[in-house]
Amino acid sequence: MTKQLLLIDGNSVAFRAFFALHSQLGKFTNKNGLHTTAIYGFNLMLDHILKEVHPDAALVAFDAGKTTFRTKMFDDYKGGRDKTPEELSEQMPYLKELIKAYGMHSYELPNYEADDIIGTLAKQGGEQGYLTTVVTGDRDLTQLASATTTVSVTHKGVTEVEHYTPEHVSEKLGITPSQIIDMKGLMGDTSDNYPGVSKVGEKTAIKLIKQFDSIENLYENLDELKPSKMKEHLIEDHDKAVLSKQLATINQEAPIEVNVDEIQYSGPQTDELIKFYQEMGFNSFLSKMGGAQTELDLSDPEIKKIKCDVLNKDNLEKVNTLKDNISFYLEMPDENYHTSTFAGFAIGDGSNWLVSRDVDLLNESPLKELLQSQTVGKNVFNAKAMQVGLNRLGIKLDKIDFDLLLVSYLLDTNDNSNDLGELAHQHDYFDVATDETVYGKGAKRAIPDDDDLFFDHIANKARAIYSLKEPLFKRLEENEQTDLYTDIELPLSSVLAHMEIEGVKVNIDSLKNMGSQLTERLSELEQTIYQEAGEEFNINSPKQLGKILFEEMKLPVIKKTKTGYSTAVDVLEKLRADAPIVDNILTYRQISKLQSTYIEGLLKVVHSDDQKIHTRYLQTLTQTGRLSSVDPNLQNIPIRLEEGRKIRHAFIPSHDNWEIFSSDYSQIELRVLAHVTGDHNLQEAFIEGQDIHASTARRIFKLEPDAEVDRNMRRQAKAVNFGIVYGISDYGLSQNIGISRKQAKQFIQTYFEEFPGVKKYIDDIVESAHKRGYVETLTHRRRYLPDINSKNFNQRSFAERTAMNTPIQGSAADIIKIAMIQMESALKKQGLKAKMLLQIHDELVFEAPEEEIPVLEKLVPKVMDSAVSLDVPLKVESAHGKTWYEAK
DNA sequence: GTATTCACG
DNA sequence: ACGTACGTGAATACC
Repeated sequence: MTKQLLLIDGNSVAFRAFFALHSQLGKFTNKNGLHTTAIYGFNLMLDHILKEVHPDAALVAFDAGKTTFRTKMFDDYKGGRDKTPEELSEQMPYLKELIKAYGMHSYELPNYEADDIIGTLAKQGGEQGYLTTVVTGDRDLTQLASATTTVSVTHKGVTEVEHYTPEHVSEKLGITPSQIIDMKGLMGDTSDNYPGVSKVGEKTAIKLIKQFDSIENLYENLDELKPSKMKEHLIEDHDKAVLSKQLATINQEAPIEVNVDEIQYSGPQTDELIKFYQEMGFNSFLSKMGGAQTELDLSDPEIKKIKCDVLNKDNLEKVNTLKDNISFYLEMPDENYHTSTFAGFAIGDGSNWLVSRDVDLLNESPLKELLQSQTVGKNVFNAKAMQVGLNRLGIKLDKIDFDLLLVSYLLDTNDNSNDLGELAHQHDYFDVATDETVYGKGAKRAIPDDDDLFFDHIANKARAIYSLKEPLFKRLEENEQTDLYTDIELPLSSVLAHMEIEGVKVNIDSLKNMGSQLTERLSELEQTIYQEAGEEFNINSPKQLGKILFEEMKLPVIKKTKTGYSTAVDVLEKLRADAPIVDNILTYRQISKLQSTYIEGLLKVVHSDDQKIHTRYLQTLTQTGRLSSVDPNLQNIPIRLEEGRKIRHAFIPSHDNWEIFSSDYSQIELRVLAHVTGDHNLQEAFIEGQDIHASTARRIFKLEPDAEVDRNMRRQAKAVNFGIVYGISDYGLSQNIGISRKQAKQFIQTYFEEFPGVKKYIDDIVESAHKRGYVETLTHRRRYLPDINSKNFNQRSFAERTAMNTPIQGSAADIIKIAMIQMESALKKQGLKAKMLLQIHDELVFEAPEEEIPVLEKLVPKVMDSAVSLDVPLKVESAHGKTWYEAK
C-alpha cells in the first residue's frame, strides 16, 4: 500500500465552515456562550475526509500572522480585508484542541502562510513516496495538483469537496496546475488584493496562457499579438503581472521545522475527544462515538423501548395515577383534521404511558376532566389540530403548556416539518420514528393493524413531546422568544381553532348560478379562439398555446421559460395589439380561473351538514410569520377585477338579519416601515394623515409640499413604496412600472435622499443579517437567512432583500395576531354574538347581528389600532353588508 | 412530481 | 456581468 499524507489548510477550512454555518450562528454555542460553528463544521469535514483517506501522516497548517514574506514584496497584500469576526477568532484555540484530540499535528511558521507549509510538505511527501491529499477552501492551491498530490477544495458547505487532479484542473480550466500562477499573475486576485493586468479577467488570462504557456513567454513574444487595448494594458502592467505571479506562487521550499516522519497519524484519542465534545455540547458527535465501537451496525438506531398500557372502559382509573405535566397525542391520519377519522390516542406523564384506539374513551371520566382541566398542564404537537379534533368529540381542551410544533417553528422557520418524528430528529431526539416509516407513504399509507406497532409509535410520540419540552423552552428563552410564544402564538392557536370551527357560510345556489353563466361565456370564447387560430387546441396548455401563437401565427417571442415560450399575462399584454386572439385568450384565462379555482373549487369544500366552509390556517408555515390558508385558501378570493369580485356575493352570514363586517389596516407595512426606520419624513407623512403615495410622489419628483400630484406620478410613487418594502432593486422596479433601469435607479436614489432614515435602516439590517445570520420582527420572531453570505450573487441578493422585507412583513403579521387575540376576548367580554371568521393578512372579517354593527364599527378599529403602540398611528377602515361583496 | 399560470396581501 | 421585486395556494398540463 502506498503511504498517505493528509494536509489541511486550517484557516481556510475553518473560515469556510464558519460561513457555511453562519446562518446557524445563534444556535451553535456551547454552555459558556462560545460560538462553535467553525469547530463543528471542521469536525464534519474531518470525519468526511477520514472516510475517504486513511492517512499515515497528517498535519493541519495555519497562517502565523498578518505579515509574511509576501507583504514584504507587496505592502498591500491581503490589504483591505475585513477583520476576522470575533465569533470566529474566539474558536481558533478550541479548533486546535479538536485537532489534537483527533491525533493530528497543527503547525504554523512565522512569515509564511499555511499554503507554503502545505506546498513544502507535499513536495517532501512526494519525494518520500507518499500520496498526498490537500484539503482547503482556496482554489489557488490547485496549483499543487500533481501525479502524487490531489487538492480537495471544499464546495458548498465543508463536506462536499471537489478533487483536483492535474487532469481535473485541465478539464476545468484548460491549463496545467503549474500554469495557475501565470493565470493568477495576469488576472490578479481581489480577495488577496493584488492587481494583475487591468481589464484581464479569468477568461482572457486562460486564453493567453493557452496560447503562450507562461507569462515570461508571453512577454517575450508580445509581437505576435495584434495591436489592441489589451496589448497596451499588458505592456503597461508588465511589472504588476510579474509581481502578481510571484505572490500567487506557493513556496515549496519554506524553512519548516517539521518533516513527514514527525507527523505520523494513528487515529483519534477517544477519551480526549469525548471530553472535548462534552465541553462543546456536540451531542450528535458524542452519540456517533458510542456507535463507532459497533461499526457494523448501519441500521437505524434502535428506538428505546416504551412500556405502555392499553386503556379500555374498565381500567380508566389508571388515568388517575398520572401526575401534572401531561403529554397528549390524538392520531388523525388525514391532514384535514376537520374531517379526518380518529385512529387512537396516547397520554402520559413521563413515566406512565396509556394508549387506545377507542377515542370515545376520551369522553369518559376521568380522561375528559383531565383534558378540560384548567390546572393540569398539557403538552401536545399542534395545539390547533388537537383543539379542533377534540372539539369534534365534544371536548374543550384547556391549559396547553407546550406545543412542540409551534415552538419548533418559532425557533427556526426553515425546518418546519409537520411530522413529529422528523422534527424530533432535527432536535437530536431519536426515540421516535417518522410516520412514513411506520405508516408508509403514498397509496400504501395506512394505520397498522398490529397493536404493538401502532401503540408503540403513538406512545413514542407523546414521550418525544414530553422530552423535548424543557430543552426547547430553554432555547426559546435564549432567543427572547418566550413572550412571543406565550402571549401571541399559543393563544392565537385557540383563536384560530375557534374561527376554523365556526366556518363561513356559503350560498351554494349563487355559486352554481355564476358557474353556469361562466360556462356559457367560456364556450363562446372557445369557439372564437378556435376560429381565430384556424384549428382546435387546448387553450389551457401553455405548450399548445405557444405553438399556435409563436409558430403558426408568428407573433414575436417576448419571453421564454425553461421549457418553451412564456404565455404569461405580461407577455400577452404586449401582444394584444398584434392579434385579436390574444385578448380573447386573456379573457378566457381569467374566466376559466374563476370557474375552476373559485366556483368548482369552493363548491367541492362546502360541508354538506352546515353549508359552511371550514378552512385551515397554517400557523407554522410561512417564513415571515404570516398565516396561510388551505382547503380552501380563503386568503386569495378575487377582489381586484369586478368579474372575480362577484364571487364574494356567495359568502354570507350564517343567520338571518346578520351582516358581514370587515376591517382592514390601511398601509400597515409602510407604517411599520416608518416605525422601525425612525425616518422623520416618512413618520411625518403618517402623523399628518397624508396620502402616503402622493406624499412620496411629491418627494421623489421634487414637487412643492402642497402641489397637485397627477395619477401617473402617484402610481409610480406607489410602486416605489412597494419596492422599498420588498427589498428594492432597480430591475424589479423598472419591470413593475415599465421604465428603464436607469430611471428606476434614479428614483431609488432620490427616494433614499428624501428618506435617509429608510436608507440607514436598510444598510443596517443587511449588515446585521450578514453578521448574525438572521433577522427579527418587533416581537423577536426570527428568520434565519442561510444564503446571506453565499458566494452566489443571486442567492445572496435574494437573502439581502429578504432581510429587508421580513422585519416589515413579519412585524405587520405580529400586529394583526395580537389584535386577533385581543379581539376575541373583547367580543367575549362585551357579550357580543359577533364572530370573527377570517383573517386575510391585514384584514379581519366578522359576522354579526345587524344591531351589533354599530358596536363593531367602534370596537374593532379601536382594538386593532391599539394592538401595539408605534411611533406612527395605525389606521383601520371598516365596511359591512349583506354579503362579503357588499362589505367593501 | 415539476412547471406554468394566476388569484390574494 | 450577473439577473432579481416580498409572502402565499390551487388548478392544469405534461413527464
